Amino acid sequence: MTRGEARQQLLEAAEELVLARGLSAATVDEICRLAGVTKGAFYHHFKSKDALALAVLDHYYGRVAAAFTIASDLASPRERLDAMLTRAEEVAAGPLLRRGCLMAVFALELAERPDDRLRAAVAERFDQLGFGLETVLRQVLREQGCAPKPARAQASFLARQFLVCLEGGITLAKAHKDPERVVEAVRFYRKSLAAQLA
Amino acid sequence: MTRGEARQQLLEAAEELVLARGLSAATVDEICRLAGVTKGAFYHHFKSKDALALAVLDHYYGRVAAAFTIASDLASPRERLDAMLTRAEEVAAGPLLRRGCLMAVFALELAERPDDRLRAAVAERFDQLGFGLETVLRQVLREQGCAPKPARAQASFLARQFLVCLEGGITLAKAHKDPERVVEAVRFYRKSLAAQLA
DNA sequence: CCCTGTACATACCAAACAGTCGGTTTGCGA
DNA sequence: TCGCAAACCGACTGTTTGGTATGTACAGGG
Repeated sequence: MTRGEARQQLLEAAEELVLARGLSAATVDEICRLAGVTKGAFYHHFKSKDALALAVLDHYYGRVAAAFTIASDLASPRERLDAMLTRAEEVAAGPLLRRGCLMAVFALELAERPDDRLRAAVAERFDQLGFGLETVLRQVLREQGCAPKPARAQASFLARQFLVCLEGGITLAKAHKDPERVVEAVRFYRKSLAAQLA
Repeated sequence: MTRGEARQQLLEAAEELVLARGLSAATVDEICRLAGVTKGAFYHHFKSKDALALAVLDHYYGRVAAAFTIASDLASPRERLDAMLTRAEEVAAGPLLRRGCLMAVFALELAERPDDRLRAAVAERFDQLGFGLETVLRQVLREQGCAPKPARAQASFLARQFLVCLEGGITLAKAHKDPERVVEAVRFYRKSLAAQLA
């Protein structure tokens, strides 16, 4: 443990423990122990446990958003959509989501706090996560014209349902200790999308 | 507060607090306070906080399962399937799921406990909840024959995806404080099912 | 009317909790 | 080489935690 990396260690330890037990069950002492750092270091870098939680949310979201991002140099919207869904399946099968989704944990645990800044931050991240897909979906829907609904609303709706399937899959994967459920859920979304776009 | 109803009061208080803050943040003292009862009553009826959690799970699941159940005297499998999905939309819009899903809270919070009896109980309830739908789906798939996959596996897959959409919808509803997301998710599932059955 | 078990209440405990504070180490510019 | 701020340490505090020990009110059978 060299000087200067305590903050990073704390973020990683906190992420792991929050995913394993939830936010309120992940104690400051335990986070410090896992990070190999003392309480002094903790409260030097974060003014409270809530501040740490917000930082962990950023840290986690950054990696998830990066994992879902694809190179944007593909010609047609349909190709981009296809690439995004393929990537999504890979992410679902990969190690990043195997322990669950930190945003989901926060969402369920912080739903009715008096101060809901953390909850609002989570909601914002969810929106951001769906925005890339929504954009591509809008282009695809516009391209094929003949929309029963306006493309804008329909794209927004379908993008939200991707997050629904992803988070639902993660929840059931955790309940059953079966990470394959996430992949299954993403594949279901892909099929549904194909059917509803055709 | 008359004698004999402390247990029921404790179950209801615990359900409310767990849905609001999660299991570990819902303290025994607070549960007792909300139930209008003392610690003595708590530990008279439940030998530990975990025992209460299991009882709350039963209490909650019973009501959810009842809400999703339909009269089974409808003639054709397709009619039954349709009735189930209509009912599902009603439940999604109703008060029962407005505060979230207790099973999802448990699943995320108890995922990596050394003793995973509670987690296993949650997984079992999820399976039970999907079983009714799975049965009807199998009949519908058999009826229309010409399956690309065996009807058994396909019905099981599609029934799981209902729970995926339901729980995913609930998670995002909590994150955004927008109960309508649950209804949206169930409607998405219904459309997807219609597309993939046709 | 008394006796007994169930249904609670009250006071308490050790451990764990988030957060604090005075002190020590260390990198680094002057 | 010195000075100083940032990084980090670890003992401490007041409160809260799940759980217990002991007592009491009361319904119902004899």
